[in-house]
Amino acid sequence: MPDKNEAFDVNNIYKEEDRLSKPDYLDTLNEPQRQAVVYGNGPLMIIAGAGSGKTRVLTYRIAHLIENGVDPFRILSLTFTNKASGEMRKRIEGAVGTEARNIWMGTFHSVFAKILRIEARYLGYTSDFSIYDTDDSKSLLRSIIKEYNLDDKVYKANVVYNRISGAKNRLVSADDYINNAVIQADDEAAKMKEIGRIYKTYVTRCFQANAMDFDDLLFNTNVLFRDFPDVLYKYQHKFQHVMVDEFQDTNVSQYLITRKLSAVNRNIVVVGDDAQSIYAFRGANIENILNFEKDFPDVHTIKLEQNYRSTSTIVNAANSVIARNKSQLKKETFTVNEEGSMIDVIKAGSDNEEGRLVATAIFEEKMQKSLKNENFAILYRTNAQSRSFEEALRKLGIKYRIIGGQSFYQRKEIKDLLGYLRFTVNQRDEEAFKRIINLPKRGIGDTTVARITVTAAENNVPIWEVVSNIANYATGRTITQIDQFGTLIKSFMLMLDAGKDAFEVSAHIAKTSGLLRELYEDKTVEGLSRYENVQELLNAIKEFVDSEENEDKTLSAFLQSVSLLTNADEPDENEDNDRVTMMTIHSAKGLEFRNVFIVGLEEDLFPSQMMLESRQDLEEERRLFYVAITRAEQKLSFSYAESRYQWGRLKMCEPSRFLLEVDAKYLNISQSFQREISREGSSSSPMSFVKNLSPRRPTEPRPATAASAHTPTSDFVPSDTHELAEGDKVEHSKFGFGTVVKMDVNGTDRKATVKFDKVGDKTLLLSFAKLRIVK
DNA sequence: CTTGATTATCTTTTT
DNA sequence: GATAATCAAG
Repeated sequence: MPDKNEAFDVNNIYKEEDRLSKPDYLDTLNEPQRQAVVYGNGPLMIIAGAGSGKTRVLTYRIAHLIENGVDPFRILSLTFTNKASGEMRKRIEGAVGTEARNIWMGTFHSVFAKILRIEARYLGYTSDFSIYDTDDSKSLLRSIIKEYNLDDKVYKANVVYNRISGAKNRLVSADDYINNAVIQADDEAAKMKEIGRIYKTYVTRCFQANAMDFDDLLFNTNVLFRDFPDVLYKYQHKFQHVMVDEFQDTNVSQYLITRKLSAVNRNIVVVGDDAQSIYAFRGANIENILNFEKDFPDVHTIKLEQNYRSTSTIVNAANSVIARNKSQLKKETFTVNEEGSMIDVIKAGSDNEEGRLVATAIFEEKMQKSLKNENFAILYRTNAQSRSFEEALRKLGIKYRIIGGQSFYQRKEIKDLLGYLRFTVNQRDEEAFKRIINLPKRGIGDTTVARITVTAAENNVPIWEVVSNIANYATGRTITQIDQFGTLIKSFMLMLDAGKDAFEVSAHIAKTSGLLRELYEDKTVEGLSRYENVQELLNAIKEFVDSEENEDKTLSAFLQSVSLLTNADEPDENEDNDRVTMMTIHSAKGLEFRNVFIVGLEEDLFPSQMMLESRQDLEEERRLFYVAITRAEQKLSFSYAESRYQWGRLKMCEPSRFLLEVDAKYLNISQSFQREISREGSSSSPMSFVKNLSPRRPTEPRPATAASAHTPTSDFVPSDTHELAEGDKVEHSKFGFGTVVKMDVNGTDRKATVKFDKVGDKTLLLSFAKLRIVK
C-alpha cells in the first residue's frame, strides 16, 4: 500500500497506485455523510435533501467499496438519467481509476436492456430485439385501433398508450388487465372497454416484431426473474451490492427488480428525497419508501440535511414552499452558507418580452460579476417555452444549449436512417418497416403497405417473409418495387454477416439507400441541416465503434445503446461548453448552477393545468417547484409573462400561485408589486388583454413593421411578425383558428393562413404564416 | 394508387 | 407551430 503522505499528483489522478494516496476524503465529509459512506453490509436508506452532497456520498461509497476489495463487476448502481450515471462514473473513475468502467452502472432501462439482451432467448426474443420508442408504440397502437375498426376519436393512441404503460408499470399483464374487474369497470366508464383487447394484440405484435417498448424493458425483466429462477440466481449472486439513486422516483416494477436482485446479499442502498419526487405521473410511488422499510425491517436510515449548495436565502425560500405540502417525511434541511442576494422577480408583458428581459439580465449579470455563460440556467415547465429565450439570447450573442425537447434522435431524418439500420438488424421490426418502405419514394403507398402487413398477420408469417417472397403474395407492378427493396435490404444483411462493424454498415446504408442523396439534393436551409444531422449520426456511430469502452461494435449493439439515449446525450457538438443551459425542470434534477432563472411562472402553466385536472396533485407540482429552486447556488430569479402565445393563440396569464407561496421576505420586490401579483389584484378581463398588445404599452415597445403601420388598426391588432406590404387589404372570410383568407396585395390574389382571435367585440389578427401567391 | 395540398389535432414532465 | 390525417387531383 502506498504511503499516505506521498505527494498527490493531479496529473496522475487516474493511476491506480495513486488511488489510496489521495487526501483522505473521509475528512471532507460531515458525520452523517461519513456514516453513509462507510456503512457496512445490510440494507441502508439515505434520505438526502437537495444539495446535501448526495452524489458525493454515493461516489465515495462506491469508491470505498472498491478500495475494500469489492469487485466492480459485482456492483450494480442504478440511476434515472444517462447524464447522472455518466457523471457518477466519471467521478468514481477519478477516485479509483479505470476499474470504475467495470461497474454495472446506468439507468434502469439501459442496465436491464443489457441483461435482457444477454438472456433474450429465455423469453423467446433474439438478442437483436428492437426497442420501440414512444412514437413507434403509438403508431403501432394506431394501426391496431384501425384494424379493429374502432373509432380513433374515442380510442386515442395517446390515452391507450398511457393506460397500457400504467398497467405494465404496475406489472399488470394483458390477461390480468382483461380479467381485472376494477380496471374493466374503469374502461367501461371511459367508454373504452376494448383497451384490454388492444393491449393484448399490442403485446403480441411487439413480440412478433421482436421488439420491446420502454416499459417492456422493466416488465420483461420481472418476467425473466419470476419465471427463470436460474437466471435470477445468477444475477442475485453476481451483484454483491445494489444501489438505487433517486429512489423516490422508482415505480413498482423497478422496485421489485431491485428487491429481488438484493434478496440474497441484502446489500441494498437506496438514496432519495421524498420532497423531490416528480415522476408520479410515470408510476413512481412514494410508498416504495414505506414498502422498503417493511421489506427490510432491519434497514438503517441516515438523513443528510445540511445543504452545501445554496445561499440561505435560496434554501429558506425553498423550505417555505415545500412546507405547504401535507405529505412528507420529517426532515429539516438547513444551511450555514451566507445569506446571498434576494430573489428577483421579473414581470413581462409577453413571452417574447420575457425572453428579452431574461436574456438582458443574464447579459448584465455576466458583465458585472464577470461570469461565464455556463453559470446560468433557464428552467421551464414545458419544452415549448424555450423559443422566446432562444431568440433573445441569439440576438445578444449569448451562446446556449437546449437539453431535451426535440432531441437529436427524434428528428425525422435521424429516425429514417435508424429505421433502415433497425430493419437490417431485425427484419421483423414492423414499425421500422413502415417507416422506410417508401423512403425515398419508390411508389409504394399506404395501400400496399397495409396489404403487406395484413397478409403477414393473416398468414401468421413475419413481414419479411412476405417481402422477400413477394411474388407469392402479390401481382403486377408492385412486385418489382418490393423486390428491389428486398434485394437492397438483403445486401445490407450480407454486410452484417460478413462481420462489418456498425460504422461500415451504416455508412454504406446511408449511401446506398438513397437517403443521403435525397437530402443532399435538397438545397433548402432545412435540407442542409438534415444532411448535416445524418452526417453527425454517422460520426456518432464512428465514435461508438472507435471507443475503447465498447467491446461489441456490431450495429445491433449500437442500436441498443442509441435507443435509450434520449434527451441529454446529443452527439458532442464542438467542445465549446460555455453555454447557458436551457431545459425543463424535470431534466434539471440532479444539476446545479450558479444563477438560475425559473421562467413562465404563470397559473395553469406552472402549476400545470393538466396536472391539476388529471391527477389533482398540486403537491407534485409544488415539489417540482422545490426542485427548480434548489438548483440555484448563488442567485435565483423568477419571471412571468402577462400574455403568451400558446399553439397559435394569445392567452392571458395570471401570475402563478407559486410566486405567492414563496415567503415574501426573500423576494426582491416592492409591496405594491407584491400586491399586484397577488390573485386579488390581477385582472383577467379581456380588456387588459387588448391593452397589453397595444403599441402604446410603455413596457414593451414593439418594433414598427410595415404591417403594423398599414393594417387597418380599428379591426386588427398585429403581432410582431407580418409580411404585408404597403397598400395591403385584408379580408377575412370567417373567424377562428387557421382560417384561410383572401387578400389583395398589389393587385395579386394571395392566399394565407392567418390566425384570429376574438376578444370581446374586437377581432384580433394574431399572425400570418405561409404567405404565398395563388395563381 | 400515389402524390401534394389542405385541414385537423395536439401540446406536461422522461426512459 | 408541428405533425398526422384526410382530401383532391394526377
